[in-house]
Amino acid sequence: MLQIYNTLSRKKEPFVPLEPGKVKMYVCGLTTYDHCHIGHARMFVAFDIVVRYLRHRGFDVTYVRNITDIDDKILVRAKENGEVFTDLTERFITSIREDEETLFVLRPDNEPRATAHIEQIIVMIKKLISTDHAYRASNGDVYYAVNQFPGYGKLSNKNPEELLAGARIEVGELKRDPRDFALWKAAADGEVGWDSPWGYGRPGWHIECSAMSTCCLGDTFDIHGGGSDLMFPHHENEIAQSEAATGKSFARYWMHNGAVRVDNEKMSKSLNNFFTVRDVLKKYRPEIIRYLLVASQYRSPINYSEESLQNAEAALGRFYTSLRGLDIAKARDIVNSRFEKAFCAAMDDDFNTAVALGGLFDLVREINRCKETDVTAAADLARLLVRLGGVLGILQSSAEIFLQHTGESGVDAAAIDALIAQRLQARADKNWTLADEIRGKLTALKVVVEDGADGSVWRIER
RNA sequence: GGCUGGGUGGCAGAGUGGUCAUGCAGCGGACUGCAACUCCGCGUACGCCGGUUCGAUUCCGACCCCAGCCUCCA
Repeated sequence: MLQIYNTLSRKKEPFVPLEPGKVKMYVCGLTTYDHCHIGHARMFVAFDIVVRYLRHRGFDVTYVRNITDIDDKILVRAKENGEVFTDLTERFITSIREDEETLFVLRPDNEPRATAHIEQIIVMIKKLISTDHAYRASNGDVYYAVNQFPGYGKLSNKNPEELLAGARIEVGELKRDPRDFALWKAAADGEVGWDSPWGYGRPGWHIECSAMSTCCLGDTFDIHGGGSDLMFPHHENEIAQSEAATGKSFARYWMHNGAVRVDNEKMSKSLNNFFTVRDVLKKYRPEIIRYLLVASQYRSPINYSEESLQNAEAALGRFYTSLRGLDIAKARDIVNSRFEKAFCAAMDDDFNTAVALGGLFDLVREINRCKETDVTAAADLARLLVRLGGVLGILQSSAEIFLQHTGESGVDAAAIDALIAQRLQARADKNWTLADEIRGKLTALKVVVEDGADGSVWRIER
């Protein structure tokens, strides 16, 4: 039985989709005005694994993740650059997609853009106004009336009264209630905007997600995900908007991934302590980043550091060392083994990738034991390891490529092979001094030689 | 201040009322010409103080710390 921790109830619940066998899932994507950083990557990877595992379990998943391509930050940045805002967003949408692909993140089935859903946004706002859940202010802004929605605060467990007491007093008289938030922001003539019944303007951020999610998946759908920092106010507001507009319950399971931290602080744009995916990729291979993000349960905060990346590299090295030399293509599929059962049991428990990986290391040990006695059986197990690794989006590379990755060092594989051949001859001659001398040369190149029964193999020192 | 989630061995990171997480590092042994890889074995880890219990890291209570949200943020 698959259990999911539902933020709405603050406990793990058995997962029962609305329609048997089908899962409709919406995740809040990025505002596209910059390259994505490791924190964003965590969200991509966390929900990528949710999708992969649900599919592994046989669910027909429709995965929708939006693109916020209109926003004040976008407009500010475009103005700074002196470019049209759509040029800016197109550039970063491409950049982010490249990064995702690099990190083995599968493309969502649908990536709706806010600017392509202005109509639906307007329809939803109209509906909210007609039922007194929203009102037009004197300047053309439209605000959501929080006091008209009794369930406000149910996701983030906030008391509406306390929110009222703690709310900042807004300058001006536009809002009736300080908790109210903008659905539509009036824009001046020269600015980017769209015509609406309330005048020229732009949609607020929260209404975009309400409109796009219900537009793509229906009024009620199964899973809504996003970073934990979006729980309030963004997701709370989405619930208020959508449920008031449709009269139906909105998302049934709310999932929030934990933050990535740097020196015990959340990695974020505003703190300026972020590492972009492309920067990290200059030093570490994609799978290492992916592994780092998979090694912890998705709700736990993870600490980003050089050390944790090295740890990830070492762990992957253990996997690939085990896979090395085994012919997976010709191996048989092992179905429903104790390893797969353990893997699924871990993943069934709210996608516990950390425990699932622990089980895969048990499988590694079994493969290594098997290698000594029965290579065919070992290859079968290796095939299983690769298949289960695929559910986590890891171990899809060849062992040779992973272990012999020379990176920027400029080490020549042919030169290494030549040295190895020389050393093999020296060993055959029992000239240990020469053999060790050659190994010293290889060590200087950060190459580690491993002597086996039939020849020697090498890998890059980790 | 309110709400949420945490404090686990050298590091990372799961989990549990009483035999194991796991990975890296470390130690001992096997293998090896020596190594590496691998295998076998090892480590008085669970913030502090009480309580419940035959027994608590795990349940309950108090306390101390940390992070996140409450303002844009994945």
